[in-house]
Amino acid sequence: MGPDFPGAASSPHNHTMPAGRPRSEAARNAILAATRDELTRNGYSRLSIDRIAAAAGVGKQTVYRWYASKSVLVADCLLQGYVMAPAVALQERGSVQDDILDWMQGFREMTRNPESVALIRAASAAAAEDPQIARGFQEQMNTLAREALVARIRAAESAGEIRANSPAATIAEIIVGSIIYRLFTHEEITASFIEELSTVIFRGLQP
Amino acid sequence: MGPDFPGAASSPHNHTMPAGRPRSEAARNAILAATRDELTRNGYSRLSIDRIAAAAGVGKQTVYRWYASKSVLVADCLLQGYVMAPAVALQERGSVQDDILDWMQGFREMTRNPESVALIRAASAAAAEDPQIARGFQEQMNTLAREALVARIRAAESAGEIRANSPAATIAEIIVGSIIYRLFTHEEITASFIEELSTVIFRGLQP
Amino acid sequence: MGPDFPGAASSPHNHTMPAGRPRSEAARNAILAATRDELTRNGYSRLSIDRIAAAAGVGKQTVYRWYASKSVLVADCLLQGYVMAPAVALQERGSVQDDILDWMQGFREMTRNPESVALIRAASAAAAEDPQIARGFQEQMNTLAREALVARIRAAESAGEIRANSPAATIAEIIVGSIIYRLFTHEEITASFIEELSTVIFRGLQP
Amino acid sequence: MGPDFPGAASSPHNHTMPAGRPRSEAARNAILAATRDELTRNGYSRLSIDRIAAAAGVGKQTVYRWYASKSVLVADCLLQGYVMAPAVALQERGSVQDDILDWMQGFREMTRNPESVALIRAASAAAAEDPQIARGFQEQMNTLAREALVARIRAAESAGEIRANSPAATIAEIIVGSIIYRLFTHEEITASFIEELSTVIFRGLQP
DNA sequence: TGGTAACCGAGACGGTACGTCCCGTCTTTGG
DNA sequence: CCAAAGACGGGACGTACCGTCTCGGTTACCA
Repeated sequence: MGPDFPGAASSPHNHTMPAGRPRSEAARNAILAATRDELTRNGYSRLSIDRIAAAAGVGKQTVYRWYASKSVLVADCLLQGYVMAPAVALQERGSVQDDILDWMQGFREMTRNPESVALIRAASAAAAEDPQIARGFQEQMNTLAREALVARIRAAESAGEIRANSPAATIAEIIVGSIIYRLFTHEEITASFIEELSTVIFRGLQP
Repeated sequence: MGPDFPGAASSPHNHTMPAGRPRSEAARNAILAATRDELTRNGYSRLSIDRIAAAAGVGKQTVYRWYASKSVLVADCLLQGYVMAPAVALQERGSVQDDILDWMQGFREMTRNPESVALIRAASAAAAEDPQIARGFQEQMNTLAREALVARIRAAESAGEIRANSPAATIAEIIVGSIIYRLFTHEEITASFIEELSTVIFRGLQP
Repeated sequence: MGPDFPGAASSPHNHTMPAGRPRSEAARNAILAATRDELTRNGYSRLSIDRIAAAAGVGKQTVYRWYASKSVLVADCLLQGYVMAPAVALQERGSVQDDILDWMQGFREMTRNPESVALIRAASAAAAEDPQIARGFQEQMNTLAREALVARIRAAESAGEIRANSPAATIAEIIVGSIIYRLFTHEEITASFIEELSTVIFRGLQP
Repeated sequence: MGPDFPGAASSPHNHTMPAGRPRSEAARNAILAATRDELTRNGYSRLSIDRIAAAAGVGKQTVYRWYASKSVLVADCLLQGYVMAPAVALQERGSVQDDILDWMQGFREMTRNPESVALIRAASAAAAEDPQIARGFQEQMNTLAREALVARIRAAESAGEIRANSPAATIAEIIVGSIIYRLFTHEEITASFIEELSTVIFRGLQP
């Protein structure tokens, strides 16, 4: 998932540094940033390693040294938070429903920025085409949204706000999935949509 | 969305036929079938017009005569039902919840076939990358699933099975979106997932 | 030695033209001219197909369509006379020795042009490295010089100017070889050198 | 022509040795040997410093410390006798013509070994492409052959065996040049060729 | 019935991008 | 301070496709 040689990055106390010039973390960051820009501009299917390397001011071989393929590059781009990073925080201010509606509205605000939308769509397309990227996508989604949603639902459960034994994880996935589905089908996330989504989830359909 | 010159195809009694040899409908069908096979095998980002033409036994120019770009080719492939065609019918046999759960289980059965899954994932990726394809994807989804789901929900409403003024279209989208999201994140559609999805939608979270 | 598909070029009465767009003879000529220029400027070892294609205003694939490798490209460049073309004619004006000395002096004049020298040196280096190129080099040398030298020697033989049963072919090779050797060892072809060469060949060393 | 810092190599009693670890003469020798092997295997145009360094068990920087460029490396390789070393000695046993014919036959024997031929061809190509290498090539040729040939011719002159005031240097060059030309045009050095060469030089063409 | 017009397959065209190899330089650890 | 190791920015390799074009040949219509 990560780069080919994550040792230097992930092992903070590595005392047996390998011989030779160490990998340039700066180059890697430039690559990731350039990849994000390329994804924003051209989407996953038109991603060009040549352009990424040029934009990053880096030799092509350096890209391939870090990342064996387009997939792991995009996946690491997701994991490092270069994509979908500035997601919305879930605040505890009122009822569960209000808090989650707030969060959705925050997400909706974010989609006013066309670049963010393009980036999420590109990441979605990449995830659909490659399991490795999909894992990175999921991990990022968990970090940014699902964990918070699950925690809030569990808290509401404890507070007796909602039914006990609610399938919190599934509910979080339904919320995230429905919204992402809207994005990648190029439909706007309307205010009424998120209200109805919230209503359905909290009241259900029973009479 | 459709081919560049759909006249011959859609108007069987067109009396103002243009001069010259008419386009070969057989060539078009071969192109669409080859496109489906390519999507299944390689996904959207590795789709090759050269390979499609070769597999269809057709000159490359013939592909471009019908379809100005990869996008409209894939979009027409969706619209003509070459992708996601053998979807499940929604039967009215019991309660709304049972019927919809049945439909979901039917969809789940379909995902046992890896080729179908690959095809839906490729179509998802294509839709995420291109608005035109997204429209074709949506149209196909409406035809195959959402219209039936909406109709069933409305019927249940009339029968008093469920609450009046239910947002049927949004509910249908939540169902379809949640399931497609599972597919393109490369997660299995488990039995428990569809049960919980069904439960949430029909009972909601309220205590 | 020649291009990969010389059929169209060499068969003047070919009535069974292959399907598809015919090869562009103009492209081939542009490639050969660009190759000559590259050889002049950079020599054989720094020959770049990228640069040749760019200079010829041609896609790289077109170069490879005509020529499977650098070797056959350079060999064809030699055979088509793009290299070493404007060599000197051997005139019959006086004695054999005078005529051949005249020819050598003409060759020497040609080597006043640094581009011609660079080109011959590049062709020599290429021939030394590749048997296929060597054959083209030899063929060109035969056409441009050795045949004429051999003919002049044979004529002198008939005229009783020189000894009968002289090894004309070997003598021609000694003349050409000694001069080319001077070129590729980056030594100037001096007037005294060609005079001495001529003297040795015609008078020998015997007292 | 030689290495960048020949002091350590050529001055065994260098009293102003620079500070720090002295350069490894063993490394230099390994580099030269590896260069010879590379030249034999791949020729001049496919010479790779990376491969040379790896084969010599030496860092790339060490190669560049000794040799600023491919040219001076190959030139030093020639000067140190790593290329064309096992050339034939010229023995004084009979007449000049017999001795020189013997020498030629010895050279011809050497060309039965394909590796020797490949090496000479590679050195020729290198010389043709680079004046610095050409100088090394000439120097080596002088050492190995031309000086001996010139000396033998001068001796014959003194002995009245051949005409006085013969251009010994030019004759030596004709002999060496004609033979090397045969090599780099990938033609075999036949017995009849060297006999005819010898005959022409000693008897000339006059009737 | 013989043009004429648009199609057909085939495949070459000028290009862009691929992933690899090598260049000559730089930057580490370690002798 | 040298040596090995090996990453660096850069350039070229030979291949795969792109979308366009140009062939010979086919199949309709319309005059």
